[in-house]
Amino acid sequence: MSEHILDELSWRGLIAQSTDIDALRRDLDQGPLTLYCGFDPTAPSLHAGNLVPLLMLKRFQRAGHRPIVLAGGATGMIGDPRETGERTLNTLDVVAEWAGRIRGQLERFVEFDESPTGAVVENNLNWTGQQNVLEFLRDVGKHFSVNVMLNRETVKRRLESDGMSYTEFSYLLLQSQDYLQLYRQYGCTLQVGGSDQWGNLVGGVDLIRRVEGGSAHALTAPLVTDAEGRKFGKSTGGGNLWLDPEMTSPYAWYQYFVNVGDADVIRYLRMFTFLTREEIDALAEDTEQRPHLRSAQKRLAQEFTDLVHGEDQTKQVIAASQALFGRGELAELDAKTLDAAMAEVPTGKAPDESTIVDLLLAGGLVDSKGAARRTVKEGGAYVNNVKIADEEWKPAASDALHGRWLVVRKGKRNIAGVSLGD
RNA sequence: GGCAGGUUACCCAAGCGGCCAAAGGGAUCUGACUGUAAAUCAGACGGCUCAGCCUUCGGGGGUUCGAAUCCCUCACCUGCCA
Repeated sequence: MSEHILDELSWRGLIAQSTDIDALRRDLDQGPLTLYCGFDPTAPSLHAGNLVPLLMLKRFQRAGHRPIVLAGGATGMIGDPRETGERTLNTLDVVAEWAGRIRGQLERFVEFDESPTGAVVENNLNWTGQQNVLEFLRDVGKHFSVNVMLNRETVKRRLESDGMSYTEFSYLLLQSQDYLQLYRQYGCTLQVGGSDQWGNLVGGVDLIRRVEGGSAHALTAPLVTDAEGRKFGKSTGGGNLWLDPEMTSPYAWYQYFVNVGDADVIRYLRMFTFLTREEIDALAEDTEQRPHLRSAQKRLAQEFTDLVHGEDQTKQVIAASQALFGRGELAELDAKTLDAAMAEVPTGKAPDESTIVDLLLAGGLVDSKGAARRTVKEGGAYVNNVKIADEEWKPAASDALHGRWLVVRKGKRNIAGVSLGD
């Protein structure tokens, strides 16, 4: 007999807040329950942080419940208030395009079939797009107390700093209405989300009670941060780790997770993989006894890349990583392995007669020649694993591995392939 | 509509006529130590044909030998008042 879904979520560290956990447990035990989570199109792709609630839906589905993934085509046009700063509104076209892309990504994480637990995909624009204002204000707005809304943490903070538009202030009503709509249409009685969504989730729970006299649940996952307290999924460059392989390559994705700190890796394994308790405990043990092997990091990166980019991609990315970070000589790699590795890392072309400075720039490892010179000066520039200390250094034709590639590296782990000739 | 305050590099934030490519912090990058980890220490951090030069301090226009700093104007933001 498998573990109760709530107990599993709990040991994985995925439960932050819930309305009434005992009532929820009872309802879950009654049979398939329908739950949902919404994702706003604030960018052309989901990012790593979105995976927490998304995987939560998947876990519930595996436990015999029906997930609804909701693309926020309507809410994305309004913007959930952030801690600081009003959002810039995107055009309708842009939001629609992003919503479409995100919907496509969401679909990959849940199973669709005709069974009672088959997933549903929705877009809140379907019921909000044609709604008229008076109807909205009377049917939805009337149930919200401004007094209560003003007491929300985010709103208070914004009022103390740079203020907030009516547009963002009303976001809560839209999301609450979504929950009500899904409650009516699908009998959805659980909404999940990140802990920053708590207020929005509870708004919906209240609305359902007031309008329908129904009882619905809210459950949030903690905001995932690393040991430093930084938000999860920010890549080392400061930007987001995107699910879209065009925006964050599978190689970069894999590398990010291989580099996760010891202090975080076990927690991440619990949160982001489907590995069992035993498997994770074994990896924790390994990390403690033999940290230099980084087996937990490697497993995390593998599972994570698998989940997002599929097995084939993962194999290629691992092979490339081994080739580039392995102990062996780059020059000894056969042409096929090298080509495969180069297919995973950023690449560029540089004219013949290029100096090391040009190569760093061509490989996209630096933003300017000045930065490239600095790198050389600081002793962080390598070609084919050989440190280059002279800014004027130029590669010889024989340096091109298999007549083609220069493996240019900045620092320990930023690698690019550069080919010569125009 | 009126009055007051604000808009500085990736972010926060000093500067208030020359010594300003612009303090400080954060983020980031590199080096040392390591384990493609963390912590720590050191350095870097607008661009370039780099001991010099060029372009920046919301936009435009002025004053001045000289402006991020003064004046005018436009835009946007915040607050108070109507």
